[in-house]
Amino acid sequence: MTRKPKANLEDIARETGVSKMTVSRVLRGGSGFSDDTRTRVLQVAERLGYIPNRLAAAFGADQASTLVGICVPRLTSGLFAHVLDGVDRALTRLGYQVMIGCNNHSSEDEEAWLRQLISWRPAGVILSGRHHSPGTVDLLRNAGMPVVEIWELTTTPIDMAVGFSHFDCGAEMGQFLIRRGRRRIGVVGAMAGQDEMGRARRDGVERALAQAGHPVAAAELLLDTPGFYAGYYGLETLLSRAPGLDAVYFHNDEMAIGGLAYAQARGLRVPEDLAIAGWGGMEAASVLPLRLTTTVVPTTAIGKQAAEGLVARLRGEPVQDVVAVPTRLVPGQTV
Amino acid sequence: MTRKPKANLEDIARETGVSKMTVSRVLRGGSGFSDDTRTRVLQVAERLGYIPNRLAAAFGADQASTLVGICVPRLTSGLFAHVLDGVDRALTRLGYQVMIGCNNHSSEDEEAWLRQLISWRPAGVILSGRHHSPGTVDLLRNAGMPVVEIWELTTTPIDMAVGFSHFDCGAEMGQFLIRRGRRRIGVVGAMAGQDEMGRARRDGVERALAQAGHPVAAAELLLDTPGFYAGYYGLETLLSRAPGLDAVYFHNDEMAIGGLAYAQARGLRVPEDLAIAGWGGMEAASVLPLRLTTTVVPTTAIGKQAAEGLVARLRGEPVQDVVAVPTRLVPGQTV
DNA sequence: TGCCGCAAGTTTACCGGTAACGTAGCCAAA
DNA sequence: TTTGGCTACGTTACCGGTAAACTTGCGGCA
Repeated sequence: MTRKPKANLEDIARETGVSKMTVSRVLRGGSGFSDDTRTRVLQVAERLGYIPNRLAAAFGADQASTLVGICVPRLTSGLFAHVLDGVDRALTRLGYQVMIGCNNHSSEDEEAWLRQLISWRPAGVILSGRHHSPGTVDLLRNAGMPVVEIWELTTTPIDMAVGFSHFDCGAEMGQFLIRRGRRRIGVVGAMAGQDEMGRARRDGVERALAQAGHPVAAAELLLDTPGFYAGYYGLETLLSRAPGLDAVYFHNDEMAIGGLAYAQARGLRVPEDLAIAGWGGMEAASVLPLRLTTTVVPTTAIGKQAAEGLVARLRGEPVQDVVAVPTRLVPGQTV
Repeated sequence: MTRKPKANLEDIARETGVSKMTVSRVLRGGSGFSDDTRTRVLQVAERLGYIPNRLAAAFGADQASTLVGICVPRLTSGLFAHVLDGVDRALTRLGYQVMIGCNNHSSEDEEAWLRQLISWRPAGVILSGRHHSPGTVDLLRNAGMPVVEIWELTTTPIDMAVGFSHFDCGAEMGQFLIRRGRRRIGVVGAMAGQDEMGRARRDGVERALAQAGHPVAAAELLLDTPGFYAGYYGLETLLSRAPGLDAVYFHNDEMAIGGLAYAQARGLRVPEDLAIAGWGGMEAASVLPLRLTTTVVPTTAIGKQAAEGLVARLRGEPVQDVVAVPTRLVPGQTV
């Protein structure tokens, strides 16, 4: 194993007969050299198979990093995968590299990851959610780099924020269920006590229903990660405890689809006997035999805007601190 | 914006009254210092909020990088999300950081990403697939770092490989369909000409069917990314061209579920009129009203093993070059 | 008493790139 | 002829950590 790539600036300089600095300027596309020099340097670089050393660049000139970190609650969620994709595409296009992290809905994990990230002296960081440990906030304030908080909106961002209100998503769906004549409405949640944003949606639906005079009839709060199984068994448990519900609001679409599967397995007619509402807008939701009633979230756009905002700030361009992206309640066939 | 974290080794050294080098040894947990010195150094480091500079460490001692790159074909695929999760968990636990990339099923994109990655002088890299551009192979050979090729198995890895045979997946499902009495079998593919591994599965099923004397009756090869919609419309197109099929093998589970939705929308009985087979083993497949017949792939395990193999090699431990992970054909209710 | 060996440090020399600054050569305007 | 400005470079210092070599103090032992 021959560590260390063969060529560095000095090798090119020696071979070309100019100084290191001239080579550096040519390769970074600056100015202060003749066309002839440029051509010769590029030829030699090509011939020696030169690969720049960003480690040295970022280290020496301590503002030149092109590294951006992004931390999401779970990597296996389809929604966050799209956020990640939006971030990655935008940053790649702009010449940045992406370091990922997963906080498992835990502030401590987030802080631990952030500490590792900062040890690489990145150009900026994208976090999910608006609740962070005091240590995290401290680290970020001292690091003095752009920070974008995504997913859940906050009006007082550490630096910038791109997202929407989970509470409003829940409230809107609650009002919708009421308008459609539902009165005995249940809720199936997941990751009890861990997912702040899922809780915000439940709070939203609770508030809306209470205000309409038909408070939540029953709630089943699972500890599991929100998946199809959890939705299936969550609804089973909920209905066994509270038969006669006429609607259920699920933590997300995956669980709602699982719930739908259970309802059908039990011979319940959807939406006549039971209405089912999800959240998130996963693609599967719209090709089911029954199109799911859900709230569509612009995942990729959030990632893209977070990345672009971060880079704009790095470049000193004017940036909007808080960007609210619109979510859309899509009435399907399950309510 | 106050770039640059406050404290470095020298600050701690000055404050503690020892040399930089002693501080370095204490913080990295070496030896050659008294307990008293250790305690004082740690206290001062804590007080000054010291955060190590991995940039400097990796730069100065060019084997100290804890950066690992992983490149997958698509970030939005549920399967790769699980691979990524497996990689991330394992590497985080082992003290490494993860840089991601997405090659969009294109060798050029992969090479471009790899070039960026190498400019960070990473400790190792994980790539998907076994087909790479000559430039990629060159870069990897010169970089002299561990390389793991995942997902599609190869017997001649650049360095290491963890995966399975896509061809065999297809062949196994082909034989299964034949055993279940299917004779007019169609195929719906996606990402025509781009996804080598999807093609390998199609090749596998074709071979199996041909050997059984009932070659593929019709194939619809879409250009789209493999999702629910593509499955829905892919089956529609296929059946309009080749009515009377009694089974269809889909590119993956998402498409199979889309196809299932179409079949039900058309009033086709599954599996009586039409059998549907998927590939991948997404969770949704097993809670549908009809459990999907599919091949389950150990995604997370692949990521985990790739990461652990890479680190083992970095540590100079003995490693198995080629690890074949088992896939499992799960007979559901759709065949 | 003198020597040895070890623990506990210190000193020095880098790593590869970039910023800041220096300078030689040339041309044009004064 | 001098001066000033510009182009096209060269030189130096430095970033923060680490490896390796070197030093110092001290206890043990012949």
